[in-house]
Amino acid sequence: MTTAEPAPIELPEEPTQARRFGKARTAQSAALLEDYAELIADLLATGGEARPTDIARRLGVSHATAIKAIARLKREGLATARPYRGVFLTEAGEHLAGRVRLRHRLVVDLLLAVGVPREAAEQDAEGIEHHVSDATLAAFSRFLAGR
Amino acid sequence: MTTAEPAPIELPEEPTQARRFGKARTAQSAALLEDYAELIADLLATGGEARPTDIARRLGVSHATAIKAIARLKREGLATARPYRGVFLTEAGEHLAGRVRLRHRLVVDLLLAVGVPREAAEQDAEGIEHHVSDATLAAFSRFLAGR
DNA sequence: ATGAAAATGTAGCCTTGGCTACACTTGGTT
DNA sequence: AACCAAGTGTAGCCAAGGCTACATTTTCAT
Repeated sequence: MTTAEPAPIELPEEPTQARRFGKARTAQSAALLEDYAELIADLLATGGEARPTDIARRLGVSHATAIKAIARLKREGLATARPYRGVFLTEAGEHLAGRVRLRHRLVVDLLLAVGVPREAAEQDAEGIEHHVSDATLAAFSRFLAGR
Repeated sequence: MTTAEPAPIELPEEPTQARRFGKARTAQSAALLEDYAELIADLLATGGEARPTDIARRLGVSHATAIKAIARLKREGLATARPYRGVFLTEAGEHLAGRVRLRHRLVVDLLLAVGVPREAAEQDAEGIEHHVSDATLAAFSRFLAGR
């Protein structure tokens, strides 16, 4: 048994399907941060300030939950906040929010374009957008442009 | 202050946006069960049996995680399983799997139809499908039929 | 200026969905 | 028949994202 090993190496072979599911799971983890970033940007742009309570109300969660999420945003370098002083986005946070907003618009527009009623489009986009890859987004954009 | 109350009742007014986010969050909880049900149906149909290890491998999680999820499926009345004996779907489970499979196909087809490359379509559909409402699904179906 | 209401923050608990480590069946070879 | 590998199951841990309850700080009207 020196050289004649049948080499049962069975290379890693992460099944494609497993990779897909794994990615979908990961995407879901980023989703929350994206929602918060987008909302904060929106509040900052329109109302001038983003307070935990407003964020919580808009998202339909308790203020405690919102504060925890904000802490996570800070940990990830997406936002800054001083006690009792409102939340702000860092450069990175702004960037993220911008991309998210664009993506959201594109998803809604595509849904509308294929005939989804407005209400459903707005509703479903909220969940769908977090799973749309760049390639898909590009395709959406192309489709909307050329018709 | 008997009749002249200015009625500051401020009816619940759950903000639309909050409702949307809430729904997206809830959908996510059902997603896992859907994936498992679909996969189990697939394994049962093709291989003849659905073992926890196979399920785990296909989903890219540890077998322990799969077993926990199977326990949840049982709790929800979607599957049955006796120790060391493989997993089976109940009537309800079959039903769910069927709907999920149909929806999955429809989502992939729509993505392809608007020009998303196959690989991205398969990938993104895995995440998107769980957030597609019936209304949207119907629209997809209509769109695919009439073109 | 002060006192109450609103906003904020903290603590502790729950469930989900992951994981690793360890124990126990099963079943196929030898 | 007995052994061992593969498959199963159990226990215990972790982080995320919810919640409620309680404490603290701001703010704003009087």
